Amino acid sequence: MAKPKIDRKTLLRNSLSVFKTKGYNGTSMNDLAAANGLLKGSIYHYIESKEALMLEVLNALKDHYVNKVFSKVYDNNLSLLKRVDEITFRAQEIYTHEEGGDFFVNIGLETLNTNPVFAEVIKEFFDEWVKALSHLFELNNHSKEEAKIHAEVAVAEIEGAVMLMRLLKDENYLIRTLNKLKQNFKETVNGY
Amino acid sequence: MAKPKIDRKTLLRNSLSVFKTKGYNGTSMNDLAAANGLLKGSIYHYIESKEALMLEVLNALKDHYVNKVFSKVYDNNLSLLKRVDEITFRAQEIYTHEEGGDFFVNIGLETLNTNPVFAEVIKEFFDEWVKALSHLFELNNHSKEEAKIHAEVAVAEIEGAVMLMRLLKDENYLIRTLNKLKQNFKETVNGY
Amino acid sequence: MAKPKIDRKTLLRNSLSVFKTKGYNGTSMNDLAAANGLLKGSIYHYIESKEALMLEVLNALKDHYVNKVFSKVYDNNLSLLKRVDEITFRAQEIYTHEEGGDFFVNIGLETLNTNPVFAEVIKEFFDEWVKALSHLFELNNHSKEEAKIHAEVAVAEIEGAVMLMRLLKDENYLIRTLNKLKQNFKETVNGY
Amino acid sequence: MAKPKIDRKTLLRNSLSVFKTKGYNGTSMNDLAAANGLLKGSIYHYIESKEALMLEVLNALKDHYVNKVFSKVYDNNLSLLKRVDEITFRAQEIYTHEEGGDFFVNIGLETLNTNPVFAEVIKEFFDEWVKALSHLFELNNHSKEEAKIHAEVAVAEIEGAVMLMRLLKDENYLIRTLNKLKQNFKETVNGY
DNA sequence: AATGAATGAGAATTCATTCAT
DNA sequence: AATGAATGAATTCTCATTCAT
Repeated sequence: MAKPKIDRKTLLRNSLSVFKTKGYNGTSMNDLAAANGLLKGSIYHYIESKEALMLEVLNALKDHYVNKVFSKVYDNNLSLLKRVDEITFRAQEIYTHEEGGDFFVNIGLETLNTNPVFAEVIKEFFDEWVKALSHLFELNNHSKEEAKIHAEVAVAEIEGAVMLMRLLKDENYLIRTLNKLKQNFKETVNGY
Repeated sequence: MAKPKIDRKTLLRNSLSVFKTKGYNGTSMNDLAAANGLLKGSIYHYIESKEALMLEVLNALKDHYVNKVFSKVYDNNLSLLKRVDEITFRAQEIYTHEEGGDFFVNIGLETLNTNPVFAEVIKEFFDEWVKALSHLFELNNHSKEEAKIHAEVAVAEIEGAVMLMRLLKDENYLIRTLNKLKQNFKETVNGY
Repeated sequence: MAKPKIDRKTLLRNSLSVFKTKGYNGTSMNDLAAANGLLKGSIYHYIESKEALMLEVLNALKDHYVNKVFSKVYDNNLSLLKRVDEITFRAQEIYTHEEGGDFFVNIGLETLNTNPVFAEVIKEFFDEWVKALSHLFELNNHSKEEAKIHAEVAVAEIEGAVMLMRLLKDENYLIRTLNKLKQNFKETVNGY
Repeated sequence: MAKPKIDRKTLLRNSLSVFKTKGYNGTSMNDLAAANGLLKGSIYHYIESKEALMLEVLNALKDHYVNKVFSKVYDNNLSLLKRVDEITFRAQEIYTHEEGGDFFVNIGLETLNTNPVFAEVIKEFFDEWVKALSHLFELNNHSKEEAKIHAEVAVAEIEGAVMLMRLLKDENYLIRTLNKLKQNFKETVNGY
């Protein structure tokens, strides 16, 4: 039955890695095939088109964040501070260690005008992130409205920091921003 | 002989406009020629290559910001608040009205891994911006070190806001961030 | 082991149907496999190559015409007019109801220069048709030579009519031609 | 100004020649470029796509027939027989000498189901031909209705003959048919 | 300076066929 | 027999750059 050379997960991970480094337009089907140990034509057994692959990569990554990272926020077994730690730790880990910075932002900016197909998933990712942070702020005695604004500001700050970290090759941008976010919560909590 | 169809400034402005909409990889030499009322081959009378053109566009834009926008900060004829207003007003105007969001960020993210040539100018742009904001914070009774950090944070916040504004098509991100920055100064100043 | 999913006859009928609609070059092995409820690789258990399949389809179709249609002409239990009716009725039925017009002509024209392999069967089909009509004309008091010419003319007329019927989407071409052929015989017969 | 390697007319003639031999699907852009002394990419300076090229070839050929061949029929300086001779002579010459038989029919049959774009020009060609022959039959004392039917029949006969001539490699099919057409007119005319 | 044709590498994608399971 | 992944050549088309006019 000719078993596949790679399982879907690996395919998506490898493809993500290439897209991260070269961007959407900068990545060729050859690059993607090679990154998966395949020859040019073979990758079409796994995907329908470059666009479809990117879409699947984005969706898988979004799902990963939603289920593995943002979800921590709703785990009532954890203290508020622990939840904040979790979400900021994961963020820092991901952004610092993986090349490519924030994938959603990079791809979003590159393709917004020319491939609007990707916009929806990207929006969903940010919506989930804002929702998660909102939840934390609500737990921290903010009204729903305040919480949402705080969350949006926090996400913008983190994304801005990630970008400048990449562009200026200075990790302090991100570290500082995440610390500030954590501090935010600590102060209130300790205020009791 | 035969005088040029377009002057350098117009060439750069037109090219910037195309690059903004389509990105670096997404823009073809044909697009650029057409945007300048030229036919394919003719644009090579003005530039050496696509890369050289982008580099010049980036430099010109950086110079524009340095000389026309960031410079306001050092104008001692203006009050501190006026200077803050100037720099935030220009930012808002540029980011909100011109399509393409922040050009330096977009191009930087798209080309960082594949065309490192552009990284330097982009870094210079951000350095100048940070320097300008630093100066404002110093005027506002912050130490040199504190001022620099405040400035870096502010720039990151603005850039993050611009990005999310574009991706999520919600101008509030930027408006809120700029207001916050202005508020920062007003409070201190009025505190006297 | 494992009995075939489809019998040969069905395989050929299904394949004919695809070839009729898409032509030889326009039909992919995938199309053929799918039309037979098989997956890509499986069709090679039945056939050696696309070319071999087409050849078999052509041969089967030719045999069908020879044995089921043209053969009526030699059936002495039928009156001359009945035989004419049979052969023209079958022609009209086939050409009018099945999409794709005349398969032998279509494939012949498409592949004559690039795949001369098919030319022989196609020629055999037309020879048999001409032979059948010749026989009818001989029965109708024509010399062998005259009969052959009449038959060739009739076949050319029918084929021309079928083609124009398809290209111009006007069934009258064929109806008219077949009526004329029938009339030919009726007049002579009634002339007695 | 870099003058073109080939003028439009030559381009179309060369391309027609390739399309005639290999059909539409069987002809590659490489074939077309090579036939015009160009390299792969260069042919796109002349045409937009393979489809557009075929369309232009068909239109040019149709115009040629309309203006140079069918038009003889309306030339009142010529006798009726002369006009018949002209139109049959041209037909025979074209069909016999140029490989590929009747281009409109071949391309029409090959692409009818998959590229309906070509159907319109092909229909126009046949309409013009029928119109021309109709005119001759009208001059030969047939009513408008009769003339049209005679013309349609004649075109079908000629096309059928051309096809069988090609498929069976026997020029007699066409010669016979054209002679019959001419005879048609001679008899009536001499009948006076 | 302007043109626009030529170039040739490279893009995404399709396809007939092979082969391990 | 059936599968369906792998292959690699071929297909249409794009593109940055060069160059003769």
